[in-house]
Amino acid sequence: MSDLGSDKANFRDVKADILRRITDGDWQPGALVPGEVDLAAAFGVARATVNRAMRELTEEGLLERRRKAGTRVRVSPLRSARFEIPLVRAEIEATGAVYGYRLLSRAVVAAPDGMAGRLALAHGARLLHLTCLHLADLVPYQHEERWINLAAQPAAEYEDFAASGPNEWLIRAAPFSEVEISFLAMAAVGEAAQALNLSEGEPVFAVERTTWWQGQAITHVRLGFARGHRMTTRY
Amino acid sequence: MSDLGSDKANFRDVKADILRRITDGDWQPGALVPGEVDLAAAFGVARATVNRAMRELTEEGLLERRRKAGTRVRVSPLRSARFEIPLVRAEIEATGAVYGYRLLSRAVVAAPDGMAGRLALAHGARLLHLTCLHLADLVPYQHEERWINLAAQPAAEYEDFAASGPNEWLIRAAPFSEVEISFLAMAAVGEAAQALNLSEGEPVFAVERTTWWQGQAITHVRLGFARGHRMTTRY
DNA sequence: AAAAGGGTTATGGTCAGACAAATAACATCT
DNA sequence: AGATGTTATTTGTCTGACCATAACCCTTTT
Repeated sequence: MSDLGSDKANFRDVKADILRRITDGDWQPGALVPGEVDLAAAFGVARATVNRAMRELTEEGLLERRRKAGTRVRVSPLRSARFEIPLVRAEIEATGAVYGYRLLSRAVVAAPDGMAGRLALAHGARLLHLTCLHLADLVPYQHEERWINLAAQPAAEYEDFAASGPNEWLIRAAPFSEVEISFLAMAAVGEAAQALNLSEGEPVFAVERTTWWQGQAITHVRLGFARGHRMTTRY
Repeated sequence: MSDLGSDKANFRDVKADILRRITDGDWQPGALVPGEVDLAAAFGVARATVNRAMRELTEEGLLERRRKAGTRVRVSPLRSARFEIPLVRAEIEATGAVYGYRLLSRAVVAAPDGMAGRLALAHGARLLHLTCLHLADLVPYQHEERWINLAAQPAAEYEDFAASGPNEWLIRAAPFSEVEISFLAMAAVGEAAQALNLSEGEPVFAVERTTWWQGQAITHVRLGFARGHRMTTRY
């Protein structure tokens, strides 16, 4: 109905056309859009094709669908942002810089209260505590403070992590089934501030990540970035 | 081959089973996984079903697929985190708190240099500059500093934004085709610091969002959150 | 008037078959 | 050896038919 000029519409064409009608305002927010069968007929494609187009648009937050009730344009397009979280090494090398790594500290400790709670561990469980620094062309890029649950990853105790970071080791050694990621702002303090050449109290953009495997906490990490770092996505 | 006990495998079962084999280490990172036809036969489903399962796992960053080369487990599982970015009002009301809104300032200004560059506007273009505050149960929750391109949204000049925020107005008035979202940490300064009850220089977690419609910048906003705010996702 | 029940209908999902597109692997030619 | 062409294999996508499931809505019952 809209692009008869071309050969044959595929699900991408259908998707683009529906999207256009929404952004153009043909289909107002909250409005009911035609059913799959009607659209399939209009575009000259199978219903499954329209279904895929609409399903993806729903995942992207533009449509709302309910059986029998039909499909409507979301009143306030649910904006969801997707951020890729690469390995630091890959992130740095992607910019053309040379990746550098330094281990700052390494110790086996009893879980401090806060950490025991966060990881749902018994009070005083043994953790491997590491801090290290990732550099881009010799400039500090990211400070990493990591806690590894030795009950879950006993082999970590015999790794020295002198040459490469615990993240790279864990990726090979530890599968995980559940992840929690947080973005936050914090004040630079102590070793982390010093490592990143920041003054005490200066704002730091940080990412925290905790991973579990089948209910058991594996590791918790806090990554503090250098001054001015942003996490950006565009679509 | 794995769950003959149940009735019939659907794409969710297939997906879960493949995921299990990856997290269990049956299929190591980098390993080639069986082709769609084999898996379809093994699970007793159609190839389209296996295809959907594997396609979704690929989107989620766990698999890598190439025609003729086959499907393999990603070497470093590309971790992508998805964050929902709701309307402040919805976010606050979802917690059971009462939403409050206060307009702090409103002025039509010539675009300052930084903003003109960021929005790709002519030097000195007219912008509507607003600052406002969103409260949860009368407690400051989020400070908003917004710039609206009056060339793109002339009607904004005649809105007073005294009773409700510009975000809610823009959602109704302005469609957009492109968005850029950044997360960052910044130091609290001036009005924003005061509004959020923060001392000067204290770290603030902030989100910046710029939206365009067909290449023309519509609006840019910086949202600064109250102390300790985190953006969290889990999966 | 409220509650219970059933028909209708839109989306959710599966299936088998078909063809298209990409490309790794092999064969051939210079 | 190196460039070029061919083939086979794997994923990508579409089709049309079918059943499943949720839920709106109207009818019947209490």
